Amino acid sequence: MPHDPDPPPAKKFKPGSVFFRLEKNKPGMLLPRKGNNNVTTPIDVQRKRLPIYQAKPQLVYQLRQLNNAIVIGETGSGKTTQIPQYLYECGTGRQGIIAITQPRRVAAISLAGRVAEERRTQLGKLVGYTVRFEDVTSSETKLKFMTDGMLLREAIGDPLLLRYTVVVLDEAHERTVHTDVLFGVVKTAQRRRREINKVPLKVIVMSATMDVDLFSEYFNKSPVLYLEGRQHPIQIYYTKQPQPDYLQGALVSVFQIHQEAPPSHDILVFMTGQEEIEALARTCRDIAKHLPDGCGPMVVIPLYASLPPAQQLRVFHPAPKGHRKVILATNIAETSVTISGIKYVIDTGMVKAKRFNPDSGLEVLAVQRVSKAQAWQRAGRAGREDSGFCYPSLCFTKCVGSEHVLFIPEAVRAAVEQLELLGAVEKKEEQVLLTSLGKKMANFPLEPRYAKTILLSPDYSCCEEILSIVSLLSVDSVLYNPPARRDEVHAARRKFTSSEGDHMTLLSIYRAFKKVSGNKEWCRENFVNSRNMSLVKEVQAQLREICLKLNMKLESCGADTGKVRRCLAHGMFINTAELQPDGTYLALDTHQTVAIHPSSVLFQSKPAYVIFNELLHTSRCYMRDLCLVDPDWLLDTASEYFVRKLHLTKS
DNA sequence: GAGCACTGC
Repeated sequence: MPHDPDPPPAKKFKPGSVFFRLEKNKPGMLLPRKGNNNVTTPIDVQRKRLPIYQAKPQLVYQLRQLNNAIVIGETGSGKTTQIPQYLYECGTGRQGIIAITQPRRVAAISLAGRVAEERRTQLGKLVGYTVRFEDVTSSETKLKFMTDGMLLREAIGDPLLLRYTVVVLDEAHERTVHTDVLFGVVKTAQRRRREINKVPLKVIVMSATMDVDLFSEYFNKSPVLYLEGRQHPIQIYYTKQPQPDYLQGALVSVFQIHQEAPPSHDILVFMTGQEEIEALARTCRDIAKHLPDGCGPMVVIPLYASLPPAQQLRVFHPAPKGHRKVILATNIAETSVTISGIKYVIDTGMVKAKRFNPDSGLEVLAVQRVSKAQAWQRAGRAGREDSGFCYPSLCFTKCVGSEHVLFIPEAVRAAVEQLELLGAVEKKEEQVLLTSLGKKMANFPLEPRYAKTILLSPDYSCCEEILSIVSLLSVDSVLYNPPARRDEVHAARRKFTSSEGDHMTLLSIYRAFKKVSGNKEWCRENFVNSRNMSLVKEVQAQLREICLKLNMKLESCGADTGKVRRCLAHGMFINTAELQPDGTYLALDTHQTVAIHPSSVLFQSKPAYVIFNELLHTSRCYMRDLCLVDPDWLLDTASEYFVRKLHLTKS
């Protein structure tokens, strides 16, 4: 699957168009654009042809002076690859490292590769990258591309970020909890370093959209530098009223365009999920069969993550001559997959996403409105090679204004509460402080409860097993479940199924996998995803390294799997569910009624107490990945908590 | 007897 190494596209801001939002009195400047790029030209010529090159002297002059700057640049302006190099070339920040953060791993890796190529150096020397479970840097590295989560992790150990002289926060419009927290971290580090006379920290925020007032405000009203890129203009057609039925709206738009536009103009429709996409695909194909003369045929292609790769590739094949290609996609087409030739984007304005529900304290998977940044991102998928059109079902103003949400207070409070329960933090005079256990936990690039469970495992002489289980749960599923071969899958899996639950079943599959040394044929016969399984081995090796560094005892409990379950119960006690007289389960922490997910090996049985990995709120609230536990273990390890919870249950 | 948007540490 080709990935888009470029930052997300921005829009061509035409004066007078709906996208134009450059106020006259706003601080900032418009930097010139010029040039054309061609992959066959030498790399330094390519660099000089980038639009940003024309602005280099001004840009360098500004960036050298400023402690904070906001850079707005469109896709193809070259800001992400060039600005770090310009800073390096002019000697800014030579005392330390220039960090460039990205929201996605692939972006960090491919950008580092590109910049290393431009500097004619081997990746990992002057230019490197750091993402989870992969660190391609050395003592020579001065330009470091990394995921924002990775920088955040480093900030735990070094809040002043002293290794760095410049931090470039790229893709700032793609707001996540990570980027939001990073904003606070770099601002504090900058101020603290000034106060104690350390080397100053330069912070550059880069964004593809013009909604940067908040960024500028947050960083002491820092100047905004505008770069022009090569994006083609996109015309936005608003509906007069927001469509109440977004699917109906999308359907009408598809056929309206189909009747009016030349057949070579492809359409991309953004929708929320598999079921919805397949249903609309059927409807479109039906209607297309009964169109009046003069209306050409259409090819409807679904695109979502769980489609097999071969079917995903269909979106790249050109439609037969005279046919219009209509792609119905999830947000996979926003950033992960770039399709050329899209002239029209129809945006339902909706997305399926995890949302924090403050009432239950849980994350719920639900259909919701897209953020403004997301709507812009979607519109930008039209007009990548030529001018394009976008038909949003919702006015942009109706989108969720992500710019107002710097932190989600409830989510932060819930997270702190969890950390408190795990003993990772304690509150002292209104302050939340990391305990020594919390500091140990921070060594692991894992969710806190997994880190805690690993740290507990030597007490149960089962560190090896816990490392295996945590690794298995940290990668994409190692189980391959083709629906068409359900009976075969069931038969093959039966020999590994453990009555103790899903964790133990996964462990026995992993043990069998190691026994045959990862034999591919064995994987195929047993419906095991060999790539993900190999990844489990790598992850486990890295986690083992961290354990050794912490002087932990790496023992195996062999066949005594009760020890493993005790350890899991101790580490994951917050996720306990209790069987009720009516046959349902009650999640003890949140007092929610929950059920065993049908994919669990415990689906047919009704154990009195289980711990679970996650809750999935769909038609019901399901527990996934369960482990059978003994209530006495729970009372032993967190008695105060359980006495309180069980008391609440009974009353 | 159900179903899985996408990232990230």
